[in-house]
Amino acid sequence: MPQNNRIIFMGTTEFSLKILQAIIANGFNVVAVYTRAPKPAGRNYKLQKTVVHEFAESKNIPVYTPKTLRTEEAFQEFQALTPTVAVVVAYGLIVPQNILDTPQFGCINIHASLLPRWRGASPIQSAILAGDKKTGVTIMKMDAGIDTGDIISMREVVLTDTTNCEMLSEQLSNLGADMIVQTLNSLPVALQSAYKQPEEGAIYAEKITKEFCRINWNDTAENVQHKIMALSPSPAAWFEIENIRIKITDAEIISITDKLPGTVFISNKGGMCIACSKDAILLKTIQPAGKKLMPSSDFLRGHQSLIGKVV
RNA sequence: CGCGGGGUAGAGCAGUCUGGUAGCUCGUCAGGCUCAUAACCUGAAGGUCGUUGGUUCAAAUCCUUCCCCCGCAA
Repeated sequence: MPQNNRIIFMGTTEFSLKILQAIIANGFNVVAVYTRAPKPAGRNYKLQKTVVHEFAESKNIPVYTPKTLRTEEAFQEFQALTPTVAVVVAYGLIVPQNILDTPQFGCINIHASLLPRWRGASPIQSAILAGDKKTGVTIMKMDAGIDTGDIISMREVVLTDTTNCEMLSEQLSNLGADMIVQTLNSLPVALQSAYKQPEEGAIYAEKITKEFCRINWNDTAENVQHKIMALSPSPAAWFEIENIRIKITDAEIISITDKLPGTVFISNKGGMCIACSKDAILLKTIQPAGKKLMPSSDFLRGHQSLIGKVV
C-alpha cells in the first residue's frame, strides 16, 4: 500500500499504543486517531486522557473522542476524513456498519487471541486463566459482530505457567505490530485471501470483575496460579487476612500434602506460602493495601503472628 | 474538595490513644559452634522517629505547615 494513503487508528489501551507507535514508526500516514474520551480517574478524580490520546497529541495527529459512533454526526465526521483503511485495536466502542463500510479497504482489527477462541474484551487474561498452552494474534477484516470477521493472518506464541498478563500483552503487541505493518504493506492483496472464521471452538472471554479477582484457596494451586498470572500486575489477584487486603503479582506452585486450604506457612527460603486444596502457592511478590510491592518474606518479617493462621 | 492507609536503623513492623533514656523480627559486620538446617550461640555497627512552626521541664507521641508513597473507587 502506498505510504501516502490515509489511515485512521482507533484504540485506547497500552496494547493499542504499541501498535500505533509501530504504524507511525514505519512511515504510514495516520491522519486521525480515535480513542475513548478522557474520564475522571485516579485519586482526586482528575480527568485523564488515554495513553493513545497523549501519544497522538505528541505527534500532532488530530484526536477524536466521540462517546459513540452510532450517531449521524460521528459518521459524517469519520467520512470527512476520507480514510483508505482504519486500524482498530482495543478501542472499546462498537463500530457500526456504516463506519465499517466507509474506508476504501474497510476496517482491520488486531485481536490478541487465536480466533475464534477468546472473542471479546479480555482475550489475553482468558488464555492464561484457562491454562492454554498457546495463544497468539489474529488480524481480521471487521464485520458487525464481536470479533467475528474474516481472518487475514494469524500467528501463535507458546504459553508457560510463569507467563503473566503484562509479559504476554507485551509479547503479543510486538507480534501484532509486525503483523499489521505487514498487512498494511500488502493491501489490498492481503484482503483477498481472508477466510471465514470457523464457528467451532468459538468462546467469548468472560468479563473480569473485582470479586472474580479474589482468590479462593479451596481451589487447586494450579488454578490459583493461573489466576494470579492472568491478572498480574493489574488488577491483580487478591485475598484478605486479618483485615489486610493483599494483592499477589508473582507466585509459584509448590507441592505439599497435609495442610488445610488457606493455611499460611513459611517456605524453607523464607517466603510466605498458602495452602490450596491441592498443593500450595508460594507468594513471591505481594502488595498489602496502602503499601508498596514487596517480597512476601519482607511482609512476613513484620507479621510473624500470621504464620499458622488460616485465611 | 470522591473514600481511605502510610512515612520510626538496609528491609518489614511495634510504640502514638494514656508525653518521660527508641523496640521487635530480619539483614549486615566480627567471633564461636555444627555432618547438617530459612541453621544455631555471642557480640557490634547502624535512627537528628518525612518536613515546618508551636505547646511543655520534657514530644516518635499533643496542635500546626508542607512534601512524599500507596490501596479503594472510576
